[in-house]
Amino acid sequence: MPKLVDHEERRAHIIDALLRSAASNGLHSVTMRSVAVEADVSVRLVQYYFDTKEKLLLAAMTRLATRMGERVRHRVRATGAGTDPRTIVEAVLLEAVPTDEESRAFHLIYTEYAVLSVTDPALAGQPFLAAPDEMEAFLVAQLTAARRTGDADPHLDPHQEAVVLLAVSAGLGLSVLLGQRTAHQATTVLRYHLGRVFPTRT
Amino acid sequence: MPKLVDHEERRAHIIDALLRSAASNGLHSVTMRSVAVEADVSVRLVQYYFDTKEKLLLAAMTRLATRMGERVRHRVRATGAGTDPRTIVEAVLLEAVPTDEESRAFHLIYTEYAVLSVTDPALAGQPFLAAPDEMEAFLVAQLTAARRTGDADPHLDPHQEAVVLLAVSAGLGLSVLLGQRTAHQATTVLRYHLGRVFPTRT
DNA sequence: ATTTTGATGGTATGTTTGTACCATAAAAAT
DNA sequence: ATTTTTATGGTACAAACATACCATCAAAAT
Repeated sequence: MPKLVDHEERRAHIIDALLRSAASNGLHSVTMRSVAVEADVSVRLVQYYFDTKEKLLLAAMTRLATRMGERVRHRVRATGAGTDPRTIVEAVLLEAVPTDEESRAFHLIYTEYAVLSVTDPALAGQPFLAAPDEMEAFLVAQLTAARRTGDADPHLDPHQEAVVLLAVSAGLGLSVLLGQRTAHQATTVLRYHLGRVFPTRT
Repeated sequence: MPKLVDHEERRAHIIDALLRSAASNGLHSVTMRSVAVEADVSVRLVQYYFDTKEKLLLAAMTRLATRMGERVRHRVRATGAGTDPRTIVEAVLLEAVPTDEESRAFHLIYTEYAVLSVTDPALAGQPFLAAPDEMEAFLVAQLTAARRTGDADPHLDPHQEAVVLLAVSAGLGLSVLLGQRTAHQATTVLRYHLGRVFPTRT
């Protein structure tokens, strides 16, 4: 048989093509043909590696969820070890605010998937449940630590506050995607709010 | 000619059918046929009153935006005149949290439209820009008033805080739609956050 | 009474989409 | 050397869709 190809690499190549295709015209306009063209392969090959469109969409969604985790972890690492909680929390939450074109495309598709998964039974469930829970636990830990050291307002409830932070982050990110605010405005507002959660000691 | 029908009524009837159809299977699954069936009219009639699918979708979106305004205004009125700012603000923001099935369907379609309008040039622009700006101005006014009377923390910036409130509201509403939280949890968190914006005087 | 016009039904058509089917070259396994 | 696999291309096909077209009936206008 020919070349004996690396399946995972091929699949990744095709999924990336799907994501590019979705980025420019929306997830709803993704078709077997558009993916094939973007990946520069025949439609038959897309079938060969993913069988059905449903499976292809699901694989892309899984990849997206994985990438989201990597992005957040990358932000955390980039702040360096032993950074104060406020800086870490800020870094994590700012991930939801799309700045450059790349991050805008990423978050747009992610959001389209999230909304689609509400009505599409084939996409229902899995990967959107784990990530937020992890994030929440992480934020609770950071807030609890900050409260102990006096960096955070002792009156705040770490758990409730973590949920608020996630909501603010998601809400601001969405508003930027919808063109209601600029990334800069969203960033400023998020920083303002963090200023109230982590007050400057007097 | 026959009956000489009220066009606006017919259009409203068909749009409602579209919204019901979108509620059960998602906006992406809405088709001329599905709308016609749901409205119990022929496909030809849907064409007759809306010409093209694009115009139909646009009309439904406009109606949705209008209804959103009505919903919020209704909430404000329901609290009665001369209510304290915190109660009014709470009422307005809780509108974004879907509780019953009706409100869930409404917000789901609204969100689907919002996301779709990012990539679909036919839907781009108009009705999603006015509403948030109005809301923002309203919240700023309420916060400013509350700060003057001492009901709200004097340190807060009314404008930034208004944006935070909108983001929290939208973020929580979205998380409920996605099934990450229950409406009850979202309500509790929103109330908690309002408790920090409007502290109980000591 | 006749002509126009508004409301509606049915059907045809061209396009797009997902998927199934047939074919083949080439490397591996025997 | 022959026989399997494996990767790939091309094409065919049925379904669904939006829309255009043709037809009709009845009320209004004349």
